[in-house]
Amino acid sequence: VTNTKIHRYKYPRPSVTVDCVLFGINPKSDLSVLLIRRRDSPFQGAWALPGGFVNVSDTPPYGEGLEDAARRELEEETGAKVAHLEQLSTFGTPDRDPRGRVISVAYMGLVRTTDHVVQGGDDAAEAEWIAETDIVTLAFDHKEILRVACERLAAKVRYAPIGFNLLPKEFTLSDLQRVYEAVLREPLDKRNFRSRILAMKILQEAGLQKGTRHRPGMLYRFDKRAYDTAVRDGFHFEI
Amino acid sequence: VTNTKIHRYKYPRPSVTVDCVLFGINPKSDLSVLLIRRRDSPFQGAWALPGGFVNVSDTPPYGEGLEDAARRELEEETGAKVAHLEQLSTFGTPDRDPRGRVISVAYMGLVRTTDHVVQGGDDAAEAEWIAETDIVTLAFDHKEILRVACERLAAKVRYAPIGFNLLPKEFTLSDLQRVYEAVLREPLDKRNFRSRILAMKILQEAGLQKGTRHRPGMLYRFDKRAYDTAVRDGFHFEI
DNA sequence: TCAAAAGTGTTTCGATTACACCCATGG
DNA sequence: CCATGGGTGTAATCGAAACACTTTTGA
Repeated sequence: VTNTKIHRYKYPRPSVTVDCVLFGINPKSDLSVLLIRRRDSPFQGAWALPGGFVNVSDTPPYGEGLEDAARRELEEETGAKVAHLEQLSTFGTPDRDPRGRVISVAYMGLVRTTDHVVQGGDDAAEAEWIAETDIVTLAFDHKEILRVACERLAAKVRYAPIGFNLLPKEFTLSDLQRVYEAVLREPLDKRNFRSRILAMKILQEAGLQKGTRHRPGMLYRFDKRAYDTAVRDGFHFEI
Repeated sequence: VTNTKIHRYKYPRPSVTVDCVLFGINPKSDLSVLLIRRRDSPFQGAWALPGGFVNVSDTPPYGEGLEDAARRELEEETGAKVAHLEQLSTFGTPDRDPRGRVISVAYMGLVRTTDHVVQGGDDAAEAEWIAETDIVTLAFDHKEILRVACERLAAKVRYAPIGFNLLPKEFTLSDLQRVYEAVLREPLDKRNFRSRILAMKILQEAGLQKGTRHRPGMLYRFDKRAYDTAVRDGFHFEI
């Protein structure tokens, strides 16, 4: 707070932040989003997407990359290890932040919730997984960012093998189907789903479940090598 | 250049620019991109995407929106009226500009080349339509931006009715097919293409061509009303 | 009459959908 | 033995793809 160094520019410049929509699946198989409760004004006490300022420097190497900033903020605020992270869109409406001109580059991340323990961030901000359907308002324009993220996720799980990133390394086909049903918000036919997925030959078997109260299911792993090879041969993932 | 006002910030801030990949169809039915030749260093004399700094202010209303900046730059530098403009992605690799930290929000635009006369920009920069296949190098990371834009365009014309924005208001089905073949870089079957498009019922007839040296074709207009109505009834554009 | 591009239907094949019952386990 | 979720195949329908010749105009 008592940083004495001042940075001078000939023209006004915006602040640039990253905000992350981090998706996970909660124990009830709901699609959930990691939110933090804001400690400071504005929107003090409101839920918001995790994020923060991109580190920039006026001299080479000029600071960190945008995706690096997103990963750093996620780790600082949540301890999350992200299985998949991609840029979503950039939000720059001049009045989106009451403190001044802030342009935010939004990222969408997917995590295996099982891998991940939510920890209070280093600002002691409260971090929590909230079912996406329970989110009503968020700070700034974060609700809009979330809307865009949900749309993108639903579109992209259909044509890219990213749904696996919401599950543990090993999962049953029913687990996978539940992920798709949560993201797409529509029930899928079990037999068709299973045969379509298996026909792709991009899963490898990993033994049977143990200790279930019901018939144990076959566990699978996403086989990235097989997937990459298939893509090279013209295969296109599609659900 | 002799602006005396200095803007002071506690932390360093990046410059933010917009860069535009403006697509059009040239008379040979090639997919073309509007480029400007750089007047200044760095990359003096090199071809680059049109673009420039986002106007920002430290006091409300804090300057212009990102898309507004893109439209403004396009008009200033090229006189182009854009039929379709959408945000593409944001490029923020720390070393992408040798002058310092510059984050660029890239936009993709489509224009009816017929509507549009290329004019030298107000910086007297040379502006020219170049066939996309003839572009070998560009300033900064603009080649990468172009690559992303081409991918996005090819993906999006398949599932959104944006191809019409590359044609005059009235066009024949053959014109439209040539647009798709240029964007997708693959030949399409004439009969299948025509019946698929007409089955959508989103075109309205607009009389016959005149003065052709061959059999005149039916002219069509994209019928946005019909399209919007169909979408509301669950229709999904797909080629 | 020639060149140039517009226009037109049908068949085949593969993919998508709909659908209902038995199985293995732990409690 | 019961509750729970895992696992399986076929028939019908729909949509996509392949394919070649005739028409109209201006030169």
